[in-house]
Amino acid sequence: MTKLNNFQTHTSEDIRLLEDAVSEERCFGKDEDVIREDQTTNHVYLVVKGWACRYRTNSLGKMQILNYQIPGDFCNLHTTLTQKIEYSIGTLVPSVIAYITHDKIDDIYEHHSRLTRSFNWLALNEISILQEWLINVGSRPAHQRLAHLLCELLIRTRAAGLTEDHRFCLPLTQAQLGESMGITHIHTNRVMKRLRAEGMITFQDRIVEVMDWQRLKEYADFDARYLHLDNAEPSLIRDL
Amino acid sequence: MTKLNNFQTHTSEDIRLLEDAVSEERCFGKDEDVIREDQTTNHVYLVVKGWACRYRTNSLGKMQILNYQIPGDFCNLHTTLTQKIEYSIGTLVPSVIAYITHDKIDDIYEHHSRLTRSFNWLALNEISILQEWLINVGSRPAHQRLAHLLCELLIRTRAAGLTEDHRFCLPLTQAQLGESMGITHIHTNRVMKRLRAEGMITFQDRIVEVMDWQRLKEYADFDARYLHLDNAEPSLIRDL
DNA sequence: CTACACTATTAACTTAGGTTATTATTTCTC
DNA sequence: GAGAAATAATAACCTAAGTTAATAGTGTAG
Repeated sequence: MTKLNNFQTHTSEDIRLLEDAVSEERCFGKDEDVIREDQTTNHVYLVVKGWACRYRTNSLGKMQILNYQIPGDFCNLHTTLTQKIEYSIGTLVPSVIAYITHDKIDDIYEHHSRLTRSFNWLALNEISILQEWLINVGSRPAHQRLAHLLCELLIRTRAAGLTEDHRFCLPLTQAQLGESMGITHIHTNRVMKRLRAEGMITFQDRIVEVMDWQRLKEYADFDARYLHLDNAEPSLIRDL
Repeated sequence: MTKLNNFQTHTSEDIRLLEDAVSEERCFGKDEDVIREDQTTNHVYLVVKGWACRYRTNSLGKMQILNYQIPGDFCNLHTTLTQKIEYSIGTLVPSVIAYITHDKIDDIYEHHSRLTRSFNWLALNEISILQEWLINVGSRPAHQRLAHLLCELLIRTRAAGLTEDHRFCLPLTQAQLGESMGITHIHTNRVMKRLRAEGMITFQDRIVEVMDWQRLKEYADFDARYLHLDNAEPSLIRDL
């Protein structure tokens, strides 16, 4: 709900409605799949705690990560109309996932226009982030891609209330970072070294600290508007 | 409407509703912008005739195409919640674009559940295609990217009723093809040559002919499910 | 506390794809 | 329909990023 409040304020009824829609909460360990590509489901998954990602593996085992989900993010809100799922959803750290059945979501779309608007906002964000990732992978050199990804994740973790300053926990291996940017883990390492050498970030024990936000932002050609946080608490995203 | 019927059948009321929602139809020449990034609008654009694309240009002038729109495709259905638009929409050939105001779309979301479902299906497709493009650019070598893109466009043009066999009109320059795959036009040319040399396609006078669909499909690692045509007229997509 | 398995780091070498440049072709424009 | 401007097609050369391999550090199951 923290997240949805970045779009519009919700009544206690909205909140209860969403909470009641959750049929179950399940705990997962690190690196477990919530669902595998080509399985069927009539649930939508919401990350309550932890980190998850949507990804696909091709016939040769090469993996492409499609988005990350942090607390408050739906993993597959857009799949309500189809049972078949075209990609896998996996956890990156031990996580708690809420299950919501398609009926409940349909019911909200049918009868609750305020929450419907919020869901549409989430769909808009999903598309915007995908577009930005496509731009990242399709048109930026590797060092900019990493810088851009780090900018996004800093803002998203802040907007989710996971951090308040310029450090955040990034529980990803360099291989996984590479799989979201279309580069190998070797090259991710090279590029990470470069960002560190330039004094823009540090990254130790899963903690990223952005030392020079302004410079990182420019370096990455980062423009936060695609995250649509115009209505968020200004304090959450101050200095950004 | 041809397109929406690939998802579910619509009543004459649905059809009238959509037609009435169109406030205006405008004609554009080749390579004209319908709207530029960072402009504001309260319209959603629907391609009636022609080809359009959504794209973004970075500060150095490098362009990334985010999707193509053929007749029946909305260019920006997901932007109903925001006036600011984060990318440009341009035509590739002389085109007719229908304008629908945000209110009309909101009204449909609020009162017409059948059309709302269809819009949600369009949003699902938008996300699926973006994901597939991200996978394309992020994890496939250039020759596979082109083959994959051609597979997608053949099926989409067929589903839109623009062609019935294995040829279709592709009104794109090699530069534009490259801009959708994250490669240069020089390399697009190299890779196109290779597909031709292998006897999979021909491409002359803007007409692509797929000579060996099975082989192209395998070569591209193409799986049409992401286009969600399960409910389409079987004849439209036979042999695919 | 040890052993095994990830993960990070770096080096050496290779290659897909980028850059620049040149010459046909088309395609617009006046 | 001549001239100008895109577009396509190739070649030669270069570089960002991939590949393979080796080492060191970290985490963790027993």
